[in-house]
Amino acid sequence: MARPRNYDEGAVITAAMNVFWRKGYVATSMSDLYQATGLKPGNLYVTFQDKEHMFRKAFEAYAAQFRASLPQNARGLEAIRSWLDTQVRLATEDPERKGCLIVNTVAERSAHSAETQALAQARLNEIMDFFREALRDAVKMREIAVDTDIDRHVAALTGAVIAIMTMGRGAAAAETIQAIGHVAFHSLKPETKPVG
Amino acid sequence: MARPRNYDEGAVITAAMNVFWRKGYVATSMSDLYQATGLKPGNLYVTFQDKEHMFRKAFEAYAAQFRASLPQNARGLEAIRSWLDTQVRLATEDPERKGCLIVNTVAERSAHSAETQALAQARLNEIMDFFREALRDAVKMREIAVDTDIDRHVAALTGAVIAIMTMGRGAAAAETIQAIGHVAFHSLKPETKPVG
DNA sequence: TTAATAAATGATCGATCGATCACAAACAAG
DNA sequence: CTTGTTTGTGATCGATCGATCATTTATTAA
Repeated sequence: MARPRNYDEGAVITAAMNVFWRKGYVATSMSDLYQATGLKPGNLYVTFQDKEHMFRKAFEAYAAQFRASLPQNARGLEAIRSWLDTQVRLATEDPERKGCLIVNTVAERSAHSAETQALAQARLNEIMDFFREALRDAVKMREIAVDTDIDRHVAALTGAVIAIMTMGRGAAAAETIQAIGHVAFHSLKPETKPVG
Repeated sequence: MARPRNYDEGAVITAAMNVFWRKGYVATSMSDLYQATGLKPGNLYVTFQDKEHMFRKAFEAYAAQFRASLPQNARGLEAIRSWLDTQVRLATEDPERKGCLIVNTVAERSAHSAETQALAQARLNEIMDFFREALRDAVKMREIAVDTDIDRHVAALTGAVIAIMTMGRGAAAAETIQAIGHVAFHSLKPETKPVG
């Protein structure tokens, strides 16, 4: 019983996400968001409250698409290799060099907002969960040694993704970024003494 | 033949450096810099031109102290292990969790200033040079295999430092950060077939 | 048609941004 | 001392920041 909305909220959030992704939180002005979303001040504020809430919506949307990039069908080492490869390609093939919104947010916002820091860390923990599960599968599948220190390699693989994305935002050579993915994967030693 | 300066330029730059390091470039206001340096607007501008130039001075100062943290007496693997350890301690023991100004700058400023991006990349290249030289020494000293892909490991080690510093800025557990350093170092395989 | 309700618009708010400038203060040279 | 030159100070600049609000427009229910 009122005037219906004339815009798609998902599209608005995606547009905002891309701006925050490229420019960062502080450097993104409300004017940038008006232009990117097509919404006017009053309209945007009544829907999303303020800049901070707008960012969180955008961040959640990014996290969702990031989560969706995790391999669905692969298990063990193949899942790890596949996803690392995806991240390397994202980092090296984006002409805008936006990097990763999660990593960018850790770098930019941790010192300013404990809540945003926690939000970003939660997403990093999801990445670590993915690697942990894949490594456990890899042990079960006898792809890697049973005495592999899983926690350590979870940290190392997550670190590799962070580095890949940070370098993808900077001016690093594609070969350098690819090398990080390559070494990270091959730091997982294959099982050498098959049991049974 | 004029009034002498009443402040130490080095101290002013160090003060500015710490603010930029903690808050980032955009989130640091000139007011922050007035308070941190003790200088007043006119005085600061006549000495450092503007915010951008002030940042570059601060960045150079950081790069200098960063360069000084490179091990002087160690060679080969020991130099690598020693410096990785230094970086891990810096990242885990700083209560302000400032991370690394170079890495922070890559993440924040790359998309906004090609010049600053180049400035930061130049510093990353110095890190890579350090690792490259250390790895070459390690080969000469028969610490690692002669067929070690040096470029790849240079990238991986530099990536580890980036990840260590990014996680040091975020909310990561100390053990996670330490693990990255540990795995990065042990991805260097010792020479197994001594020649001669 | 009319009344009620919510969305869309753009002018406008106070605060703060980076930056400038006129002026007072402190030294060296004469 | 006086003069010349640079430093130090704080008021102030226009621009832009994030945010608000009165008004107009579009729709449904009665």
